[in-house]
Amino acid sequence: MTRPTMEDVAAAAGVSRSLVSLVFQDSPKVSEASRSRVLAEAERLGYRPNVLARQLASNRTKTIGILLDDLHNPYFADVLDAFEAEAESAGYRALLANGRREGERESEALHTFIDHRVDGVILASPRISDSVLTSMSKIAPLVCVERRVDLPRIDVVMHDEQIGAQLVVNHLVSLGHRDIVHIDGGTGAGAAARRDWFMASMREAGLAASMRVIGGEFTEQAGREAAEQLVRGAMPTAIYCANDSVAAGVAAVLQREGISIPGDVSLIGYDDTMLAKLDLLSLTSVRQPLAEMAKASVALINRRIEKPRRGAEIVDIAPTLITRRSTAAPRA
Amino acid sequence: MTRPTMEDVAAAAGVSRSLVSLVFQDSPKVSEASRSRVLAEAERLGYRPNVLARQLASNRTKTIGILLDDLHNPYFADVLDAFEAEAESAGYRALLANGRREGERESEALHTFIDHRVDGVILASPRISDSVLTSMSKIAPLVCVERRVDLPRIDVVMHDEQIGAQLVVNHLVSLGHRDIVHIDGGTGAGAAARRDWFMASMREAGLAASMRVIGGEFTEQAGREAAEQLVRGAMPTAIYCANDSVAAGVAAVLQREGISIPGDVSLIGYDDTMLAKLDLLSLTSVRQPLAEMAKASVALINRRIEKPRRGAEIVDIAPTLITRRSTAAPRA
DNA sequence: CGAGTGAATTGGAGCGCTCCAATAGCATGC
DNA sequence: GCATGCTATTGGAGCGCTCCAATTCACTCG
Repeated sequence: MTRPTMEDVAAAAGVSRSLVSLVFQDSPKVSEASRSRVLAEAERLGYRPNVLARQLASNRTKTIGILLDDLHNPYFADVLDAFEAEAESAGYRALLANGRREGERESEALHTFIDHRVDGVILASPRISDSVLTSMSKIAPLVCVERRVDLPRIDVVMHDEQIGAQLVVNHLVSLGHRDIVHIDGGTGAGAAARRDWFMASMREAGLAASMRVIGGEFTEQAGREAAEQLVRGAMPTAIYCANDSVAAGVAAVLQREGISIPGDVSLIGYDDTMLAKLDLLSLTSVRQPLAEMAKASVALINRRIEKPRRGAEIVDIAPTLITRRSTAAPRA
Repeated sequence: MTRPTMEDVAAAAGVSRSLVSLVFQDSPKVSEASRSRVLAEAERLGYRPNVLARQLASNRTKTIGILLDDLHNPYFADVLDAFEAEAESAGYRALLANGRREGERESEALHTFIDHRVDGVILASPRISDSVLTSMSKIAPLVCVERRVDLPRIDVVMHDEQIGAQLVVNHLVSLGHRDIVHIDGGTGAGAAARRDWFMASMREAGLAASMRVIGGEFTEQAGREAAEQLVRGAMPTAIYCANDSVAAGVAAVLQREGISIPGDVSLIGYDDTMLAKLDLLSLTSVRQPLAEMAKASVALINRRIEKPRRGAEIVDIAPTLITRRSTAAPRA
C-alpha cells in the first residue's frame, strides 16, 4: 500500500521534483512538453498529490468547515446542499460536522476543524458560547449563519425575519384571515425574532387585537402540545408555526380531531423543508434564500482571509413564501 | 494568526521537542514532572498539535471517512449518528461526505477521502462502480454497508433482509391479513433482496396465491403512484412499502381518498426513520440494527489495517420490527 | 560576438511533527 | 569501584510537499 511521491514522478519523467510540483499547481511557466510528460508519468504511476504534505508546506488548506446544528432536521440537509455547492464552486473543499444540537459537541467539532487548519468555518445556527466563538475567531475566519452574534470579527449571514413575517401575514390577510395564532420556537435560535416580527406585522395590518402567540419549541412534539391547547380552547382560522416540524405536529392533532386543513384552519410553516413538500402535509412555508446566503458566507470568508482585522459585517437576505394546499380562505 | 509549535512549547518548558511530542502521544515513559510542566506550558501558550504535520510524519491519520448516499433521506441521518459515535469511541475522527445519490459524486468524495489519507472508508449504500471500488480498495480499507458487493478485499455489512421480511409478514399474518401488497424499491440498493424475501416469506406462510408486488422506487413520489394504481384497482388489506418515504406517499393518497389507516388498510414501512415516528403517520416499520452494524464496520476496518490481504467478509445482523398505529387487524 | 533578456528549470531550505538510535543519569549488584 | 541495567531524555533524519533564489538555456540585438 505504498504510494508514489512527487520524487517518483520526477524520476520517471526525467525532471526535478520542483517541476512536478509546478505542474500540479497549474503554473503557467511550465512548458507544454514538460507538462504533458509529467502528467503522463503521473497517470501511469497512479500518482495523486498528498494533500497533507501540500497543506503543511503551503500553510493553506483550501478547505472550509461546515458545522451543522442537527442533521436530523431536514432543514440542515438543505443548508448543506447550498453551502457545499457554493464552497466547491469557490474552489474549496468542504468538511462537514454534525453538532447534534449540543453546544459542547459543536465546540469540539469546531476544534477539530481548527486542528485541521481549515481556511474558514461556516456555523449554521450554532449553539456555541460567545466566549468560545471569540477565542476561535482569533485563529480562523468564522461566519455565523442564522444567529445574530455581535462579536468583533465574526460576520453574520441571516435571512430577513421581518420580510418572512410580512409574507406570512400578508398572505393570510389577503385570503381573509383575521384570527391568527403563532406557535413560537421558544428559546431556539431565531425564535424571538420570528415571534416579534409576527406581532409587528399583525399590528401593522391593524390586527393587534386578534393576534395570539403560544409558547413552543422547534419540534413536532411542541406542535402537538400547542395544538391540543388550541383544540380545547378557541380555534383560530389560521396557525402560523415557528417551523415545519411544529406544523407537522399541529397537523397530526388536527387530523385526529377531524379538523380539516385548509377547510377549517389554514396552516403555515417555516423553512420549506422536505416535510412541507410531503404530499400528506403540502404545507405553505417560508423558504430561506439558502443559495444567496451561501454565496454571501463564502464571500465573507474570502474577504476576511484577505483582511483579518476587518469589522464584523451583517448580511440580511429576503426569503420567499411557497404556497401549497395548507392555506385557503377561511370558511364564510 | 501565527500559532505556537512544539518547538515553542519545548523552549518554554525547557525540554526538547521530542519530549513534548512524547507527552502529546501519551507516552508512558515520560516522568510525571516533565509531563505536567509541558502540559502547563502548552495550555498557557494555547498550543494545539498540528494534525497535518502529525499525520504526515506518522503516516497514520486516525481518521475514517463516512460516505453517505443521500443526506436528504432521514435514514442516513440515523446511519450517521450510529457510525460517527462508533468511530469516535474506537478512537477515530470521522470525516463526512454527501454523495447526493450520484455515483459520480460519490467517487469524487471517495477520492477526497483517499487524498486525505484516511485510515479507512465506510460506504453507506454506495452507488460507486465496482471498478472504482476495486482500485480504491488497493489503497485503503473499504467497508460497504447495505450493499452486497463481491470483490476481493472489500468487507460487507448488511442487515438481514430475510429476517426483516419475515418480521413484516409474520406481524401482518398474525393480525389476520392475507391479502398483502409489496411496493418495491425498483433498482435501488437492496430493493431486489427486499422484494425476493417478501415473496419467499409469503410463500412460506402459505400465501403465495394472494401476494402481489408493485414496481416502485425508494421515493415518496413512487409511493403515490403505486397507491393511485391500487385505489383504482383491487385494494389489499395491507401494504408493505420498500421504505418509509414510499409509505408516506401511499398515506397521502389514501388520506385523500378517505381510506383510513389502519381501519381499512394496514401500512408498513422500512428503516424506521423520523418519517415513521411522525405522529401524523405513526408508521410500523423495520428498524435496522445500526449500532451493531457500525460496530462491525469499524472492527472490520481495524482488522483490515492489520491484515490488508485478508479475504472479504460478509456480516449480517438481524433487524427488529417497531409497531405503531399504522397496523391493525383487518376489518371483519 | 558578447551582453542582455526572459522563460523554463532546479536545488535547497523549511513546514511541524514522529520515530529511532544514541545518550545521560542513576540506582543496583558483586 | 566499575560494569550492568534501567528509565528519562535528546538530536537528527525524514514524511511529501511548496516556495524562493539561483541557474541554465536559448534568443535577440546593437
